[in-house]
Amino acid sequence: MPPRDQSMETIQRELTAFARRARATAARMHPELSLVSFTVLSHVEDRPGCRATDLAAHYMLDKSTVSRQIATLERLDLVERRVDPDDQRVQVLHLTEAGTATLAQVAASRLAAFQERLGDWDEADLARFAGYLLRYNAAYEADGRP
Amino acid sequence: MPPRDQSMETIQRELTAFARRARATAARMHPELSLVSFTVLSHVEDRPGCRATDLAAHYMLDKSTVSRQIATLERLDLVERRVDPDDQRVQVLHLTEAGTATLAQVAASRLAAFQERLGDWDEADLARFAGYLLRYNAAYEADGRP
DNA sequence: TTCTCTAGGTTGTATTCTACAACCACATGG
DNA sequence: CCATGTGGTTGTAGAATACAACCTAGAGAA
Repeated sequence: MPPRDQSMETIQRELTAFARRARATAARMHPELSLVSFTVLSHVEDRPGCRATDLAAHYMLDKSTVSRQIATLERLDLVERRVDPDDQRVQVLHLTEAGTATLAQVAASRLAAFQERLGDWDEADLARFAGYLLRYNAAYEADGRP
Repeated sequence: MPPRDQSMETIQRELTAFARRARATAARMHPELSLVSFTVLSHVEDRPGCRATDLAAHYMLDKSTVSRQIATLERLDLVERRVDPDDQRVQVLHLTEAGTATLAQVAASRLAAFQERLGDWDEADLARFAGYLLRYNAAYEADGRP
């Protein structure tokens, strides 16, 4: 097998290994905030006033899934839905104080976990790894999302 | 934020993005073989004669989960369970012909998908990316699996 | 040998995430 | 003013998973 294929197979295998573990690990670390909830919360923090449809498109989730996720987060008082005055169909999303706090806390603990795993990497490697992941995910998004 | 932290945050974010998509993508690409089934099948191919408990330990899954997964794969005639003659409690796992064939086909199509996304990477980058993922996952395994 | 404890697996039950389909409310362009 | 489209919710169903209770078989102790 040519080295290209070898590398690709490794990438495939290792990314898959990561994906397999991610959900369970996230759940174990933060029983209060699933991986998806965390992602949604982060997204809302980044783009206050975004809509459920944006989230669905961005994460390739069904709108019903997003709707329920948001409903849960609202029940937990982590996000707020406000009707958009410009379009009564739309509900714009904002973090509550509790949402901001919870997100900060979980983000910190996630970062700490990553830091433990990546602590002994030198800076150049970290930067390159980050770059590769960005590039990979960008290619993924560009795809017809297969 | 120091560049180290910046890189770590990117790595965290992008790995998470990948993980979020992986299951759905796998399901869309191969309705006949979920991500977990694929993983189990690969494992059995790599280590013919392994036991359900091995799988559970390796993938941090409950033994009941593995039991049902294997039951499903057996129903689909992709794996075989044989009682270990040395220990009647144990069932050793082997791929069937159909299992081998299906796995090969799905693996090829997965590889093709990766190749499409990684096709324009140069060989050195691929090798480095693969190396980083291996290193990251190794650190993960070494962890107390937090 | 027999009894107890442990390990491998299965089954019952409940939860969570997810998709698909049907639906409602509002908006927008003829 | 109506037809069509968009944002969102609800009903329903399926998959993956965990936990707990259980069964069977091996292993070691009394």
